[in-house]
Amino acid sequence: MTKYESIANEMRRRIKEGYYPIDQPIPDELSLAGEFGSSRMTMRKALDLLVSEGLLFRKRGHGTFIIQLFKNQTLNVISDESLGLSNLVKGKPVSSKIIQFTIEFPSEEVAGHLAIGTQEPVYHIIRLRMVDHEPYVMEETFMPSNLIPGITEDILHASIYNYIQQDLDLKIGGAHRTIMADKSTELDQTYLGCEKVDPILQVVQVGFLNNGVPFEYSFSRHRYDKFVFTSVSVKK
Amino acid sequence: MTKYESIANEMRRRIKEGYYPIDQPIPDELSLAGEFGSSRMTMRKALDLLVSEGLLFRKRGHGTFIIQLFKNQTLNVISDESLGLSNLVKGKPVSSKIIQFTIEFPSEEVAGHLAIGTQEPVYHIIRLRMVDHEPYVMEETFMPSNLIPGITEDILHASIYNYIQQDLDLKIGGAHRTIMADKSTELDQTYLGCEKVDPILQVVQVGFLNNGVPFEYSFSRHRYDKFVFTSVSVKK
DNA sequence: TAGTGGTCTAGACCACCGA
DNA sequence: CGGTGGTCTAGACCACTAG
Repeated sequence: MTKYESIANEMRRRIKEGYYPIDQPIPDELSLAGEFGSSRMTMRKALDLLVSEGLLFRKRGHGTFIIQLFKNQTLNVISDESLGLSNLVKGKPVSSKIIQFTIEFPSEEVAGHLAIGTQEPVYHIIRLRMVDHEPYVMEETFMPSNLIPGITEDILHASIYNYIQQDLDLKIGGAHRTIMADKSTELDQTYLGCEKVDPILQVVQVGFLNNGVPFEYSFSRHRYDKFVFTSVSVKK
Repeated sequence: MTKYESIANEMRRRIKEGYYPIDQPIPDELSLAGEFGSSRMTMRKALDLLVSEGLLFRKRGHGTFIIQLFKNQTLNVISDESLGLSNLVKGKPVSSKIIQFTIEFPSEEVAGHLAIGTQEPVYHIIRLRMVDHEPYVMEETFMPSNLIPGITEDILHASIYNYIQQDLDLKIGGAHRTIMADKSTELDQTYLGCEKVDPILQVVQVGFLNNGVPFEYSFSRHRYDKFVFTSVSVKK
């Protein structure tokens, strides 16, 4: 735990508990730095975190203010920071039904997104992910088998992400995502149990490792009545 | 233009032009700082920008690497940084058909998201946004009329965002967004010209000003075949 | 061990804002 | 004008990784 993280935690707690009046600026950066025994730069770094979380906003020449939040979610939220279904629905049991698990040569399109050649084999995995034994997501994944060796059905029943991080000891760097709406296909209707007219929330994702190498090109098709995607953007 | 911004611009240019080998780390921060005549902290701030854009990634104890990007978009992209349709489809003519424009007292739900009381009047606006004279988005917007006074039909035909920023001289701070898929309603079918089975990509947005005050609660319903939403997330 | 990024300091000057 | 956040400096030490 770094100093700026622990300062940020304390400030987050204070803000959520109403320690600071909501209609006034919080104390200025130099005063806060003094209170926390840090330099101003470190204090700023802590506040930067809260700004990027959408909790605070700054106004040059005026001060730093609390943003009044909104929150009333009953749906599952795919935030722009979460990776992997297991982290998404903490506490609930996640299981998977394997619909397809093959190794094949990738198409031009798949190879392109994974930055490999079409001669380099990839896993082609289709899984139905279930939460609380209820179907939630249909997931089609392509992964280079040279990069992520040793995938088995056991792993697919659990979590690929845990395998990559814990067993292979690789580190995940992040992801590029595209979110779109789509019509449901027969596959969706069969496995997700949705009606013909039900739309699908699809997330196309290219995940890359710590070293910038793409390791995953995937299509996640979510029931439209069970998932939303959220995003906070703050202007500079 | 700050120093770190101009450094970031130069580095972005170099990376995109292949100035640095893609399979090696770029020069270390101290060397780059020397080359650009800046302190290491400033150099880091420039690189931070590129990391947050998904262009670079860092590996402690090893170096800073280039991420191989993917991009082949033919659709309109709602990025997690853009605000307002006008900025989204630059160059193309944007027009609006006004379907409803009233002032009313907000429901509990609307008042809650705008952080006002139910006695404080709001505009209730429904517009069909057109790009190149083709229907693209149905937009329902609630805005406190005390906060954003003087809205007229002329403004609605153009851009509310420009009015807020240029005429009222207010500054937009950012937005919280929720992206979801939905079935199309009769209204969608009538105005967007989509079929009954066509899904909708809906973006629910609470926009807030510079001072953290929410000014807009809106529902944008996009044709599923014309829009996607993108997001880049990078782990720390 | 040598080299990298991650954090932190104690200042400084500037840009913007309200009174 | 005084006070705020925005940027910038020239160092320092620590944590991690490779050879």
